[in-house]
Amino acid sequence: MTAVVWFRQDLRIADNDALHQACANHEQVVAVFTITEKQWQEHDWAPIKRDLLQRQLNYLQQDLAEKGVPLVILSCDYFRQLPAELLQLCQKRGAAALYANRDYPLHEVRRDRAVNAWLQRHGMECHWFDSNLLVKPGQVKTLNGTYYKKFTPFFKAWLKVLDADGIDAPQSLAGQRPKINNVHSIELAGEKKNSAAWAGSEHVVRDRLSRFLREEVNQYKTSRDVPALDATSRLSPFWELGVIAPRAAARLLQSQSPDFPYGLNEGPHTWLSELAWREFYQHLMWHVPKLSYGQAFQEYTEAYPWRHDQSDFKRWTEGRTGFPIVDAGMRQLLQEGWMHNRVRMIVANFLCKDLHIDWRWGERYFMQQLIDGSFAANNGGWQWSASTGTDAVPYFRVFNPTRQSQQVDPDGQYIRKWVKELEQVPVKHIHAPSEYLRARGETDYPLPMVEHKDARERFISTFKGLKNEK
DNA sequence: TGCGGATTGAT
DNA sequence: TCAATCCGC
Repeated sequence: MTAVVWFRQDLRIADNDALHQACANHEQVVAVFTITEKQWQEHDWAPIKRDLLQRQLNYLQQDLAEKGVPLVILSCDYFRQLPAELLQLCQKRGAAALYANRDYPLHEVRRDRAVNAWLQRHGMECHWFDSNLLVKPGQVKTLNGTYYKKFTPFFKAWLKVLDADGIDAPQSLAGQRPKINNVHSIELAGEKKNSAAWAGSEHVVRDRLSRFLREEVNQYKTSRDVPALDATSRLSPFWELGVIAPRAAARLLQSQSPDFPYGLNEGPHTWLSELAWREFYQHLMWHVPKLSYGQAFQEYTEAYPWRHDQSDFKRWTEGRTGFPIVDAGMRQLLQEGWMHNRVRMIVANFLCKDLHIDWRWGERYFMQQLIDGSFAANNGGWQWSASTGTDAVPYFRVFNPTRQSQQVDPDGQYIRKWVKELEQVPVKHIHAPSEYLRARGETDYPLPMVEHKDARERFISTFKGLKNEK
């Protein structure tokens, strides 16, 4: 009998439980990817993320063809049409079973539940796997039996699971299927933005990961905070599309400590904690449905009078705030569809705590621009910055953009790369150039759009009021 | 994964 | 005068 493997955010051959199980249990295997254009629009999928998805789908199709598995593309508008579409495909192909790896945001969970119910009703089996996370939502609980609301205890429990369960050995695809020779290129409709600088087949991405974990991860703890060095792994878009899986990463790290997941050097340990953050926010979103409806985790913060000023917001998006480090980050985002993570924190903090603009505006804009936009991580990050989240930064912790700039970009290299008007400004003035520029009569670069000191004080006093009323 | 003002103590 | 430290926000 034939099985259908439904690919979603798991565009990989290796470490793919759904694919491996389908191939182990069935002679014939057909892969399917479903395009749901309107649903993606509602989810604010960025044009550059779409473009990368298209490229990665073509790589996936090639890799699957090598293994003798054809990839079918189904296209419709919304998730709600998928039960009927997938049933029709299964029937047409004479398939009796569907295999897929779970996704955890609310719409995706509902989508899968509906598909499961509809297919079962028509006599098909559905097999679901948790291949995109090391620890699945609900698997770790506090002593009270609830989900973790703080990262640190979550991380400890998460490490304990890795320690106890170990990391599964790599699998190879079972069965011999004749190679498929004729593949046609896959094209997605809709607006796209060039992602060529990022794309790479699964094995290229895997090589990048393995080189990073061999050669660069030891410097990660300190160099990741220097945007000019760009010493992060730059793999985030591939995590989001599932081109790499956490098991692959964990297995590569395993060789670095006999006591894995303990006993790692601080670089790899810090990097592993970032994997845990990724899972923490996915678990959180699965446990707390209101996060998917644009609501704050801390309910009392909903009373904060966030501003909804279009023109100030636009200045932020365009990188014309007059704060060089903020503008550099926002311009990198516009041009590259990506921003260094340290700078993401600075620009998010600035939008919320200096401009007092609704964090949801920032969250949405990031999704619309980022090549690595992940609903859970992005929401978690914004609520962390805005102090509305669980285990968020305390409301009174307000970054001083000028001081942050001096700390993370001491010689102004990152600023000069992205803010061309400031290319010639000496280091002494690069972080707060308005006086220097005024003295020289240069007006290309905007004046600071807020007085940081006042904005900070107003944010803290208003937020403090809410907290006291709680 | 602060900041900024106040205090302290060495010079 | 200034760096180190403390503490409330």
